[in-house]
Amino acid sequence: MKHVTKFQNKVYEIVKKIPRGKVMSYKEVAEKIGKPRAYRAVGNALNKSASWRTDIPCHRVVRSDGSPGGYRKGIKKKVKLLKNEKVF
DNA sequence: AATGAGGCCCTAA
DNA sequence: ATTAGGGCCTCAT
Repeated sequence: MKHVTKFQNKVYEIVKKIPRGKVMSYKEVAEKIGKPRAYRAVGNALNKSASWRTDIPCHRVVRSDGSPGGYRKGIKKKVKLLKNEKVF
């Protein structure tokens, strides 16, 4: 556990609250935090956190147009996880 | 409808 | 303190 800012902490809280079978866009998360213009920072936070944050379903966070976006562990893995969860 | 360019926010070096 | 980068978004062509 490294030093995390309040912003990242907020991101984690929101992303963690994402129920299974549902996905949220970076912008949506940013809006929940209170900074709808910080969608880039959200992705960045998840990106670095995904390395040691396994309790956060960052793969459930996709782009506004439905595109998977990106994934630190591999975009393929993200798509696979999404298909596995969205199947319900 | 698809592609190109610009802009905002955060973190690390 | 400043610069560059990033899992983006939106507007214009």
